[in-house]
Amino acid sequence: MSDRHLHALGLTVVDAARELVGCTITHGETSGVIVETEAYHEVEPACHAFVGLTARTEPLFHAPGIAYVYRSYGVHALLNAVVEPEGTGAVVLIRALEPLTGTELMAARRGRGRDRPTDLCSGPGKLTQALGIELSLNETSLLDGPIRLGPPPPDRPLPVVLIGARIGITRAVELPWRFCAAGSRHVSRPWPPGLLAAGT
DNA sequence: CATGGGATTGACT
DNA sequence: GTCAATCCCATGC
Repeated sequence: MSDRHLHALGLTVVDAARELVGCTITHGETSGVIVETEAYHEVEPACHAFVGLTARTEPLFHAPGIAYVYRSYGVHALLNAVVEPEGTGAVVLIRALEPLTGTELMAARRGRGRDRPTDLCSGPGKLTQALGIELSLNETSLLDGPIRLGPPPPDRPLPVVLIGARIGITRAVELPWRFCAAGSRHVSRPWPPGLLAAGT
């Protein structure tokens, strides 16, 4: 459907993470196609919302459609889309984009030696740097706000989606809640053999 | 109020 | 392969 991104925001978080692969993210002149996501839900300990409602986790419990942006390792800003009804803590982490527009600006923000097309947005910290997304955009709307979640580009086929385990976490590592566009060279890491294709 | 741990990245051995 | 950077905030005293 042409409003795939809106549809996805109304799904449960694991389905939303899968459906958002292929949709677009835009901030200013820069934009890209989402090629990698992960789901996080309050019932499992890898999710920030697992600890309940705190100053940090409050955005996760909002109604769908806002950004949750937080600082990771004291260095990077990580972008999430809040999903599931108000009162439930659940987000989709945007882990990688295929750059679409504004690639020169992305390269300038990333810096020399980090400006290859496959290095611009191939990780959750890289893509926020490339798009200029900072902590001040926490809790802003992804439909009206500075960061826009949009439908897939109409001129290209929707990606086949591969499923795997989430990356970089120490708890609930077994959950297959990572989703990648098959064949994309813009993912944060190549997927291991044995990943499954997602049903649609 | 002090402490410790990250949903990462890039530089270096 | 190893490791430091660096800051927010949850937790515990």
